[in-house]
Amino acid sequence: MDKKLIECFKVLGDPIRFQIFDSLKKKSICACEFSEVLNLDVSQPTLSFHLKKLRECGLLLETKDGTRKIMSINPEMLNHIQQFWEK
Amino acid sequence: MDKKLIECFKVLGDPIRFQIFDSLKKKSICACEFSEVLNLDVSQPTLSFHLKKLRECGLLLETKDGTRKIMSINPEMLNHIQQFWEK
DNA sequence: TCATTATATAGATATTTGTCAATATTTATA
DNA sequence: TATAAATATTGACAAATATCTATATAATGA
Repeated sequence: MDKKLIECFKVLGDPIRFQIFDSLKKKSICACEFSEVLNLDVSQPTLSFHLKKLRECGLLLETKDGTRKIMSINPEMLNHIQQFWEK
Repeated sequence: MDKKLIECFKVLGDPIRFQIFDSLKKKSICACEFSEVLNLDVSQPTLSFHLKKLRECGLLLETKDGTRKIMSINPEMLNHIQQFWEK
């Protein structure tokens, strides 16, 4: 029973987190941009909460750039999930 | 924003439901067998609750066989999810 | 050093979820 | 028709979750 995989699905089962993850498939962006780019109607702490979940389950990575945090998809976890769904 | 897909991930984000789904990738079985086959420590109503979730989100199909219900993976939804994860 | 910007944390709270026991429903068969 | 077997529904409840406001922390630049 793959606990990490299950946790990833749980995390992606939220509309806000799904949108964040999905948008990052195209290009990595700063945490401060999600709200505007995705038209998310949530407070800054709520967004921070969701990004934390995405990081903690291993779906996202972050790199610092001054006060900013650039979020990106973790290729290892992506690969792991892709393997699960492969035919 | 793919609501059906998000719902599927939410549903798979539970250990019991994940195990049920994962086991069905090998072979379809009757609802009454899951508890024993997967060593699930849940009551019959709880199992019924989880199977309902799996059906409602479109991940599973069911066919009747007398009083029994044979559960199987919905190939259409599987395909849809696989496309989402394809490289 | 002080103000600004980006992010995180704490505490409160309403909603959702997973679980059970009890009961109902459905289908087959003696 | 009566019983048994498989599944579903209801109602209750504890735990988890998502959200907010208020506040804190971290990093930059004037």
